Amino acid sequence: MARILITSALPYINGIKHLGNLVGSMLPADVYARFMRARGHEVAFVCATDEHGTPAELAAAAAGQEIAAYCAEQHEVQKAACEGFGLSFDVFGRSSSPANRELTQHFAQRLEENGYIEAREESQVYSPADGRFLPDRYVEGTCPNCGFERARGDQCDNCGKLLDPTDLIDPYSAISGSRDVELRETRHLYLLQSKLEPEVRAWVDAHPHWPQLTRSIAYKWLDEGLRDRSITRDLDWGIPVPREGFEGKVFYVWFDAPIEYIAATKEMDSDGWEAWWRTDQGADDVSYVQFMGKDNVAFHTVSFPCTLLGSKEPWKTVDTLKSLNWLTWYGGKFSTSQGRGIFMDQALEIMPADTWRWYLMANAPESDDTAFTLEAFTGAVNKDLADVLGNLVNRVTRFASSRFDGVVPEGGAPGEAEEALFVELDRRIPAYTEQLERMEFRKAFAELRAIWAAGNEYLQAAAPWTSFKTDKDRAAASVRTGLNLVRLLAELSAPVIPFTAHKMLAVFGIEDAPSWPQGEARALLDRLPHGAAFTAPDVLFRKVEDEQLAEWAERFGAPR
RNA sequence: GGGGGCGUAGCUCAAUGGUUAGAGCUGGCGGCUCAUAACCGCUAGGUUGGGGGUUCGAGUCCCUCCGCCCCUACCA
Repeated sequence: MARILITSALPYINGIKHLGNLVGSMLPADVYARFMRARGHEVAFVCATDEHGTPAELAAAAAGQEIAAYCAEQHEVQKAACEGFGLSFDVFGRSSSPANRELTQHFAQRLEENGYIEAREESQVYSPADGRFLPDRYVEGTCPNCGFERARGDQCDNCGKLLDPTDLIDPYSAISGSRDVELRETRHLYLLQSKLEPEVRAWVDAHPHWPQLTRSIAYKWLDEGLRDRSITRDLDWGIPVPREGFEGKVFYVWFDAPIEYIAATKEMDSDGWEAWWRTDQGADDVSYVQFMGKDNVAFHTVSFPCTLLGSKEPWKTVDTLKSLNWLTWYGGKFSTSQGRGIFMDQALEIMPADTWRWYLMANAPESDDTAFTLEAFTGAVNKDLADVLGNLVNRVTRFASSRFDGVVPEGGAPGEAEEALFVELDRRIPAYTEQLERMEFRKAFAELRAIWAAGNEYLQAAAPWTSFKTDKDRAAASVRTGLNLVRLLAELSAPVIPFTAHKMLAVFGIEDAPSWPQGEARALLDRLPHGAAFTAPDVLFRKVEDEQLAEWAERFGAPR
């Protein structure tokens, strides 16, 4: 048994997440966590809401709420949506927690003691009308390069030129529109990443098995030379900087957010958390896997490691990164701010969690951005889930109920059709297992689908409805194999469709969390006690009708 | 501007430089009748974004052009 630490990128607090966010980190992490638990490993699956930063303050203001109350409420909203999707976090914490405050301040102190922190004076754009300093992107104005009038302070959206807020002509606040903006002096703490470059490079060098994309991003930052990075902000909401002269300032959200991975573990287990995170406290044998979107890779391969390595304390660092591309809404962007696409709460209103889980994971954006369309979703639900899997379970259990009195029949022995099934499963199950281990989700679930289809092929070949008329033992052996197959498929499918797997196991009164099938198909397909009663389940997946699809397309504004 | 990635069948995706570029869905044909008009089998479908090059051999390597995505350190 191994110990597996799994973190999902933290969903930001400013509103419920859409399907793209879900499949970008939380869902694949959940599938992996469930798979690893089923294999008998000890898993800590950690997630949390990321609650600090300017966008959170603005979202709270827009909602007319105090920031703390807003975050508390949105945390519960996101937590409920995650539960609805069956995301099996061992903890879903908050980056605003006392644990994170304590740890973030601890890291800052250690970094300072080690000479990696320096206070620097600088001037930033301040808006009296808003009563706040403005991050670069919240300053807008006319682009000096192309004349575009709504260029942002970090980059012009029209010509793409990278800008500094002071470059803008006629700058104004993007928040209030006020043109009364000025430069003010302020002091901030800088993390001297430049001094940590050798350590970080050596650490990256020590991980040659990271994906090509991950490594190239890390080396790009290293090769350009790590720049010192401001880790504090002039905001009210955040983790206070415990230093004289920094009253009213907080740590930068990107400094404290990854530390929440650790703090959330402490929220989960205030006594045992160090065994996951401190290599001197037992974490040296932990395997740590991070899931994130492609935009997040640099922060996980360079920035956060700077914090950990610079502390000179024995913190656990990531072993394996899984980064995903974007899910797109019909080829365009899902957008939280513009409400474009489908959001987690809406998704659960219209279809069960497992249908989304299956579609999203079987089509996960692993090698490139992938288009989500309602038509493809509907097709996957109807074909893969309703026809291939759901109908298989239905036809087996219904036939067994009507012909064999609702018990697992006795008699007969495996014949030609069964032997062929054994051979196929003994090839496919190890292949599927290996793809899951490698986190090659699309390939894994193509294999799982093929395993479902193998069940239908088997039934077609065995044709117990025919043999029942002439050779009841033959039919009994086939039906018994079919029923065992339902159980086996439940176990194999549980990481991706846990709710359905539970229903399939309940057919045989099995309530325990499924464990991963070990051994040969011949034995796996004869585990149910002969003569044991079972209960045929209701239809597992209802099909989506054309009218329903049209209604959804209308509701969500699907491009046509 | 710089760096990285991607572009393959109508759609979503595979393919250590090596036979005739493969799956699933969709379409067409046939079979079965246990089952949610489901299932099983067969089949159709390609100038691998354009052009050039290296090689005995290129979807794969090189150059170039086109298009899309990510990063570029104060959005997170």
